[in-house]
Amino acid sequence: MTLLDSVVMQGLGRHGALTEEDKTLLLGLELNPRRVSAGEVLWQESADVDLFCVIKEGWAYSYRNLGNGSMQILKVYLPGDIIGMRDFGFARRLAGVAMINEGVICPFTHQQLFEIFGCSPALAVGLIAMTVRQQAILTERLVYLGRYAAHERLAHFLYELYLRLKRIGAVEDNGFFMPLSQEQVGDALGLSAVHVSRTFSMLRDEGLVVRDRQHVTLPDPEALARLVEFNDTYIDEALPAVFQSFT
Amino acid sequence: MTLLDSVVMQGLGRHGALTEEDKTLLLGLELNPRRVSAGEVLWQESADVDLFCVIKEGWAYSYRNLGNGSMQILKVYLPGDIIGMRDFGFARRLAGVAMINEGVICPFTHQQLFEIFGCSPALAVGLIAMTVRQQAILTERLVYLGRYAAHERLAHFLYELYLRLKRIGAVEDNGFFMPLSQEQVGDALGLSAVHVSRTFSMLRDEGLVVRDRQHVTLPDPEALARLVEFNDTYIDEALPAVFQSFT
DNA sequence: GAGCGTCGATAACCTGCGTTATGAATCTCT
DNA sequence: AGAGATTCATAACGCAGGTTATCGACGCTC
Repeated sequence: MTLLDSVVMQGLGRHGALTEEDKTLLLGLELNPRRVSAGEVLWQESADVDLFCVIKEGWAYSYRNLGNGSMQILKVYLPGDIIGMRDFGFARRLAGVAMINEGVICPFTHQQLFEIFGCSPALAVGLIAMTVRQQAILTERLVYLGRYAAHERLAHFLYELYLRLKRIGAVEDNGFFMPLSQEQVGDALGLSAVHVSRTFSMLRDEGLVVRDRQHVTLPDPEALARLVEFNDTYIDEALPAVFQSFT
Repeated sequence: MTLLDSVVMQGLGRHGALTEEDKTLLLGLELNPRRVSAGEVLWQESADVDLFCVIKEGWAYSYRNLGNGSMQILKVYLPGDIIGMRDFGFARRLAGVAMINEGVICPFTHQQLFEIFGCSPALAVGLIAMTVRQQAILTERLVYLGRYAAHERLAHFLYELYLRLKRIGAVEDNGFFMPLSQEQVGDALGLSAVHVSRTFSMLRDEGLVVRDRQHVTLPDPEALARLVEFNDTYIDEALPAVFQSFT
């Protein structure tokens, strides 16, 4: 899973917007792969912002540790995602990032990012669009935290993962690998681990979600989508036409 | 309140990063002021993304109307803020925007934005930083929705407004004008209007917040900040050093 | 394969917040 | 200035979800 395979860049590629030079620049972000272990912290909250990363393998999450002892997971990152763009424009990290399972990441610097911005308007637009898209996912989570009940939050969370994993070819027979513990799911959804367990049981009893250890299957994804009224424009939609004249 | 007075741009100006041409470009975003009335919807969810806006006067909010009949307010915009950047990179609006009270807005187009990106790296960085900053505010709200109780959410919300208003000179004697109804505050914080009322009473009884109709006073802002462990780096922090060599 | 730590299921209990309702105060329109 | 519409405060009641606790099932390591 390289950045070139990622969704936004594929979109740009389809429109013929990417030159060979663009592709070279993009691959330049992935020259320094590093193997990381499960649970490894890539950076802490408030650390200096020096690097960004492409995830090649494994899952990660960004998080905030709170004064009251709890943790809020902000976002789960999958292979092909860029980590750290949230902090672009800040001197210090607004959130920590840790690996969920083991994987491979490719760090790159501010300088590389600036170089891309300077050399390739098409890539600049692509990177910005990618960042905005990640924010859209965050916004969707905010809506769910604010206004939906536990079973809707969990259903939405699983369905979102399902869609994102499907795009990168990580779904088989409506099932996928899901390395998060229920405690971590709770930290992402603003629920206690106990209630996540209860809610999983509920969804199982309704035939919407089957879970076996770290493997989740959605027997009827469409039924789940209906339950959460999933709005998938923010995940799948192409760049608007106006960008094509620009790039 | 013009964009030039806004915080990020002031930051850039202080570093001497803005040329006269930059300033002209920036003022070009504010050539078409339009008076808007209280409650006026600037655009609906799913509408085509054609315009962005600078708010010159008045408050606005972005929101999502949900299937279950409730509404989630995503963000409150104050004078000097840019509205709509959230949708940059999408063909359709991810959220509606409406005015809270009457005011003046200055719409501008994609084309103007592209022109700025093309002509002035300094402004491009400033705009991106501004967008990222708005997203940081959203993230902070997400954390509070997920992991804090009603009184903490409200205290945080008020203190954030206090800081943002102070920066634009709209705070006097620790008090400020706050045109949101309790129902709207509830929609922002994921609470019912009734509970917002209860919580206001609670904060009043503790001497932390005085409210008289649309006027809010924080007798002891520092005490409030301590209550919410307010992390203000995301509001006030300057651009990191690496940007200064770039711009 | 014994021992230990993590993870998840389920139960019992409690509370913060939603819901509904009522009345008072304030705003708006004519 | 009167009528209707908003907005807000407060109370009564119920429930979703937090908390604590217990137990079984899997993973580790030696």
